[in-house]
Amino acid sequence: MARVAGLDVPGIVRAALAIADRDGIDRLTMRRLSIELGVTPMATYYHVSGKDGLLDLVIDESIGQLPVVDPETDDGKAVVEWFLRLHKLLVDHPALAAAAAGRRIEGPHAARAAIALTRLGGRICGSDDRAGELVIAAFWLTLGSGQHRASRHAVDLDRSLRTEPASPDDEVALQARILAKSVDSELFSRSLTTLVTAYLG
Amino acid sequence: MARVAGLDVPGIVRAALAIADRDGIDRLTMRRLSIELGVTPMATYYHVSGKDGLLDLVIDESIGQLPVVDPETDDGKAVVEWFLRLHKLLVDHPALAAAAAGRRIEGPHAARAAIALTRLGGRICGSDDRAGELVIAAFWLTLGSGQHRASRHAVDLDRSLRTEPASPDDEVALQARILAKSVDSELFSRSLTTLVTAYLG
DNA sequence: ACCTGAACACCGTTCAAGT
DNA sequence: ACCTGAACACCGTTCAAGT
Repeated sequence: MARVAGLDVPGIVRAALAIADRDGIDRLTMRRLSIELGVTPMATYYHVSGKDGLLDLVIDESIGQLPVVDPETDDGKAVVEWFLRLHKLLVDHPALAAAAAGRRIEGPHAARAAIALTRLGGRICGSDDRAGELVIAAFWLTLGSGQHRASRHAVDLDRSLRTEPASPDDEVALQARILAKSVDSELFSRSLTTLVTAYLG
Repeated sequence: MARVAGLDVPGIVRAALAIADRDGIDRLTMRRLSIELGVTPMATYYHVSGKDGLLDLVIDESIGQLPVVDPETDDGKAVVEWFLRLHKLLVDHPALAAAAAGRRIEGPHAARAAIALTRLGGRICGSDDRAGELVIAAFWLTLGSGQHRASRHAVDLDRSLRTEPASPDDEVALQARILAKSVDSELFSRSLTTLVTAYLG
């Protein structure tokens, strides 16, 4: 109260996500953010520790918006569904996937989700260690797919047909098929299901 | 020939990788690179298209140093081994993993490797499409694990024990076990094998 | 408590000029 | 062909000061 500009953390995070979605993660800078918020570049530093801290907040708040897995379910499908939701989040917000790259994801919301998923998986397969493995591996697969997908955001797929003009026609065709697959969400869904099924039986 | 400073692309790529390994990917800048090479900031721009192009080169050249999968093998283990090598590359050079984040990886070396892997997988399981799926999924898993690992490079694991002081002891212990697992290369190896086996039978 | 102002030490890149 | 010099339009962040 007695706020000069009315800044608060939720508002800052919202504005940051809006910029990242609109202009891409590269264009999310502390200075642009301050302009968007109508304040001086240094005003935001009073509320967040810096750019790194801000990105951690943006990621964890986004994960926090996913519904927590129901701990009463005894169906492995709940695990698949949670990661499908996370994947959808990354696909809908490519900037989020890009921001998550090379960043420790262990905010409170992420930790809570990981614990709930491990508990659920542990009850199904009888081993917390095995369930922990699954959760980590599924996380890797989801992040990898989401980042790959984000990187291909708005890329002309046709261009890839002309990258290796010297190679035989069937090589070009095979390469094009590989690239086309990588933007296929069905493929992620299938490989995730395959992984989860292999772990939970 | 008649070179003033003797710059060439391989030398630039080597110097870039050296800086990234030594000081981290954040500290790899065009200006630092030029100092390391003993030239003006703009000299490198004559040889590479810019920072993005340089990073693409660094990644593809690194992948090019991995042994190509033997196309005569009929054993699915060759696929697992190739991705284990890629994973080791990312673990040994955390900066590479970080640089690969959010970047299209489709340089000539990467494309060649993907084609060889898909061919091999296709012969084993009888379907090029299915093999293509496997290669993409394995790539996601490997990148996800490598980036996760790179992000935890030089992080004090003990710190994570104190992030949620309000939670019950068993929650803390479970979270610590989850985090410990994520830096375990054996876990990556097992989940990769699980995925490949599920696809190639 | 919350924000401003000015400054520091950097960036990537363009463009024109040198040899 | 290969590189330099100067400049432009930015960055993240510190630090002291205002209200």
